[in-house]
Amino acid sequence: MVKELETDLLAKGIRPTAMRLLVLDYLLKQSAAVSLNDLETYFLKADRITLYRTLKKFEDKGIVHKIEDGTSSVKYALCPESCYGMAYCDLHLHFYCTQCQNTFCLPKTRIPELQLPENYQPEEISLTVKGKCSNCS
Amino acid sequence: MVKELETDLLAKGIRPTAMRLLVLDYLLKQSAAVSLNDLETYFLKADRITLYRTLKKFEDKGIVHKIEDGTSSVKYALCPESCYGMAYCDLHLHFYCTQCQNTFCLPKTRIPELQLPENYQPEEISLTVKGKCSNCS
DNA sequence: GATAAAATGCAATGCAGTTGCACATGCTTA
DNA sequence: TAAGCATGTGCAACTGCATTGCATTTTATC
Ligand SMILES: [Mn+2]
Ligand SMILES: [Mn+2]
Ligand SMILES: [Zn+2]
Ligand SMILES: [Zn+2]
Repeated sequence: MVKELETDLLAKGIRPTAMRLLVLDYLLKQSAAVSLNDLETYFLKADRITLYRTLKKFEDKGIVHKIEDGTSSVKYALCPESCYGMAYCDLHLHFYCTQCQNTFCLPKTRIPELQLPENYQPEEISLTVKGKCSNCS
Repeated sequence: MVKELETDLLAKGIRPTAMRLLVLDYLLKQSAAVSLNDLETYFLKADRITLYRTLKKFEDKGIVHKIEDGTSSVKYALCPESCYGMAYCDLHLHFYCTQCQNTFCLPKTRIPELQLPENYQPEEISLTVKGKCSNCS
């Protein structure tokens, strides 16, 4: 329902333009994280920069989080519902499959407590595993 | 002692050219990981590409490991002695300090066992923490 | 509908990484 | 030692991805 997507965006302070609704709809349907290139490939008629800025806006407003999976391109995935303050949104593991080259959020695998050396003050944690995903193993 | 550095390189199957010895010496003196740009800045007269290929060769031969710390540029740091098979060389935490912008290997903080969902087969793990290092906190 | 704010499209730029190729240097071995 | 081959180096050019400027269009508000 487009109405729902509209209110989703409005609730986060994002003007629900046509392009943004399409991108949000697309994101909702993905099981893997999405790169700008993925969007370009899917929305052939759309302008690359608009897609870029759409992702950026979504990230700023906390509806997606950025994933650096060690490949050359940044990925994005929708934040889980629980992610309000958006400070610890991506405090979960990301898995990059070397076979199908998809990147997955694995929110069920929480990042364990870390014992840092004295005086190191953590602010952000990123845990990325490469390997074979459940489809490819 | 240059002789020592030479044998170090030879032992890993790397021809000890002048540039390589200088780079190795430089790496040995660093406490933080090093980017290509760092090398360029330090070795003003050296050719960028030669430095690039030096790092690449060092990585291939297992004397440095690559660190993707979430910044725009890849860093390199010497592998610990223990790193023979070089498969699990960088199985330790990397810390990027948002203040001094240095990246540190924290080999004492081992990466904990992870409970991945069924059928996910890990091959490589990268754990990066951003925050304030011991000098800056 | 007039107005201001925000989004879009196109072009251009920046930057890190990478490659090709000609030349230089070092190693091998006859 | 000299020739011949393998490897390293320097310069130029190119790639991919991210990012910005600016004129135009669309949207929200009055
Ligand atoms: Mn995620
Ligand atoms: Mn390290
Ligand atoms: Zn896969
Ligand atoms: Zn610091």
